Amino acid sequence: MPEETFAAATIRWYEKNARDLPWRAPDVGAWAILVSEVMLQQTPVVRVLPAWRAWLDRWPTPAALAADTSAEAIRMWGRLGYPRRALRLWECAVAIVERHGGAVPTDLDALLALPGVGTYTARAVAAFAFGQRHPVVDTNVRRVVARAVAGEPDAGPATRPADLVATAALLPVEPAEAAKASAAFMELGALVCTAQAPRCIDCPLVERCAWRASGRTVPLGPTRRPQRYAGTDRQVRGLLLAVLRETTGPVARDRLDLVWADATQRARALASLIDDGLVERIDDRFALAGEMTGTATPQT
DNA sequence: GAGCCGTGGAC
DNA sequence: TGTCCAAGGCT
Repeated sequence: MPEETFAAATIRWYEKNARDLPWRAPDVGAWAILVSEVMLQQTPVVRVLPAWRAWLDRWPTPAALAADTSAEAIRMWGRLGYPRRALRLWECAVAIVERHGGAVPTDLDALLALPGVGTYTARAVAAFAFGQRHPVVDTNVRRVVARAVAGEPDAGPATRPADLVATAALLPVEPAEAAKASAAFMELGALVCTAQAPRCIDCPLVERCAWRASGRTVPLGPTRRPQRYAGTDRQVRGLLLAVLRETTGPVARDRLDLVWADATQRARALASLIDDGLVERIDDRFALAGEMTGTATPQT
């Protein structure tokens, strides 16, 4: 009897230990899965759960979202963070309607061409929504593969082609099993093979983990310093956008002036929001982009 | 490819 | 208070 593969062992663990997340239910469609994947980009599951339900309750199809304004999408995004994702998701819905008749495309290249859909998300949708056999490589999978297979303490900072190749080599031949293996690797990285304090005692791969065998080496050299947040343009952007989210219609400039004392940084942050397409200027006032769509605008 | 882009919870 | 982190994408 051949030795159980990494995938088989992880799938067995997954069947018993996976979280009961609503976007994994069998009757969930591709749009709902796509929305979940975008929301989960850099945002924890517990915060995505209520936002995902509310979003799909309001916009159950790409066409429904595309028919609404980008401003409503940005507003509905609330405090999930990285609001450019909301704009991209709205643009994505528009593109799905325009290019694909309102149905989420099944082809990987067509998915990759959608706004806000990159290497990870395209493969996640192709695998989890359509059962295709693609390596789905996120930060969890990269960490699991780096440790268990390569024996390294952690993965590189971004997904590389080599990561896709290494993960593809682990996938079962049968597409549905391959998709399940990807979900299982992700879950293992999220629950057991965590960035900090991995729970190797609960790991189904511990017997054959290369990193474990090497004595759990510690990374060499200087670790990358995390990006700070307090006092940055990102914080100011967040404060500005919060005002616009909570207000319907344009806001006067002096109201935005209240959120941050430094006028230079404030102006820079506001300009970057406009540049990103999240905010629009109407005369000397400001609103979420698309706020005035469909509103009668007097022409001079 | 390094840096930028939000937010809130855990420690 | 400060650090680190959480299913990335884009330039």
